Amino acid sequence: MSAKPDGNKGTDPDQGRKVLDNAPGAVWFRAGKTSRPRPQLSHERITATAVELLDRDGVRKLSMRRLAERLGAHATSLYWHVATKDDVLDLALDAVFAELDLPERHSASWQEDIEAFMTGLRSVLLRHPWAGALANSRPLMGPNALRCSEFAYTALTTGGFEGVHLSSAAATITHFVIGSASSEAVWQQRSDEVATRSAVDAHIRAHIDEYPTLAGHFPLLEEDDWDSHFHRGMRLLLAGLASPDAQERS
Amino acid sequence: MSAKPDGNKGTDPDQGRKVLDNAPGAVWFRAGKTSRPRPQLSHERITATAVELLDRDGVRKLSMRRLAERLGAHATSLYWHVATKDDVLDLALDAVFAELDLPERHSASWQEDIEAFMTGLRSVLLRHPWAGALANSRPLMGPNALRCSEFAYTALTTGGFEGVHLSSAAATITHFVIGSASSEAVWQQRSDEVATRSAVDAHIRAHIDEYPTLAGHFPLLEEDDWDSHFHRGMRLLLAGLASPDAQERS
DNA sequence: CTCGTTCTCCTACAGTGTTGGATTGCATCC
DNA sequence: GGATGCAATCCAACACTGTAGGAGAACGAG
Repeated sequence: MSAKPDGNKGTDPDQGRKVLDNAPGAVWFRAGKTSRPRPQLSHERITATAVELLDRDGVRKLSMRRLAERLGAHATSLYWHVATKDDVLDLALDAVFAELDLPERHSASWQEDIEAFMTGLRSVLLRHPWAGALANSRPLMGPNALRCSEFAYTALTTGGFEGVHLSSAAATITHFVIGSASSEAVWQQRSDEVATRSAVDAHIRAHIDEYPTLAGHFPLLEEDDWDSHFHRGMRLLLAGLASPDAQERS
Repeated sequence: MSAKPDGNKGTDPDQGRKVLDNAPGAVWFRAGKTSRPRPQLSHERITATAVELLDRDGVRKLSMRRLAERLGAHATSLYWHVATKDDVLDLALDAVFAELDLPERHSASWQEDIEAFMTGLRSVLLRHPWAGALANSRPLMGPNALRCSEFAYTALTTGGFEGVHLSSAAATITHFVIGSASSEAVWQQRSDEVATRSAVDAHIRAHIDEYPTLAGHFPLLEEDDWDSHFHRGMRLLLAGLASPDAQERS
């Protein structure tokens, strides 16, 4: 029938299912009357598979067709559960925020809470290197992202922040974590490709007269001190939060 | 010959140029023997036009064909000057950094320099709303971006920062500016589309039991206080930079 | 004039997001 | 049982994308 060399993969899941269901003895595999073989696609499965593919191949290689193929379905079937590809990305991004498990009850010091929030958020963003850049290009309004924000807001509230100062402090914290995580992710996947680091170093040192200060301090990023790099920035932020200016003046 | 309805636009720039060049009296338009009518495409023109299109239609609508059409050329001609579309984006992004004009000589107080750097960078990023998100998804290694970094580095150096603390402070500053600018850009272009803000408010207030603190403080972003929002975060950062912890401890 | 260089164009390919309608599977009611 | 209705999937197609290979035009040099 279909002359197209459609089947790249030898496994056609649909046909396979049909044959199995109608074969003699297949009753035992059907697991009872009430089990419908149909609902293979669901919000959860789509989200989970999208995260899996994003982790493996990055955000540019994620297409509806690949996602559908991985799910054993066809691309257009996704559009029954999802309005557009952006929806998939939103779902996947929010699923990342779901991985950040925050303590039910806040600890004694709000600084510790904020620190736990920042390091935790950073680690889940590094676990999914595509997430950081994505979080900067769309509003974070998923339920899990809101839950994370709520945690930071309450922690800062017990720290004495109110009104506009509260939201400014929370935003500043989030921007730092997302920015540092995404830049770390970018640099690490670039250094995987080729010896980019040495090329960058050479380029900067070639124009050492234009960027004298930069040239002297840049190779520091070569060492794998991303962790301490992040912690220094975090302490800087916490020091700013501790200063009286942050809460008093307009 | 070509049955294809190829010519969507009535203006075929190539034919038009040919006719003009060979028409009688066209000498006056040719501006002398040495001027070649050929070099219409150049690095600078490509970059400038890309920025223009990005400003107008956003990053998703920028395609090589549209860019080429705007330049009066064909898409594949771009690939002589540019290896890939990412190159175009890199060039455009660096052109944005070029718009940030920094004082030749640093002012008396390094805090003022840093403040000027942050507000200036923010304003150019807001002038090109696509730039913020883009800056988070690729390394900033263009000459103009490096020049900006150099400025911040030297300012922080006179502020007493050295070695790892210097780069950490600079990175923290940059992450904040880029993050806040891109989130502002995202929210402003979303609020243009539909009445998203009220929808978001309603959604949060609907789950007010899950996000009690958030629900009370979120509508603050409805007011157009993005400027003061940014300035509060900036003061918070500057307070952190002023704290002794930032430079002393490891 | 020919040659080589530089730049632009044509053709083409594989792949993209997304739409409208046809088709299947299932539950329910007559 | 058969018919109806709904939910979910599939099929075919469209306009469009980034990009490769090579042909072709304009130019300067020999």
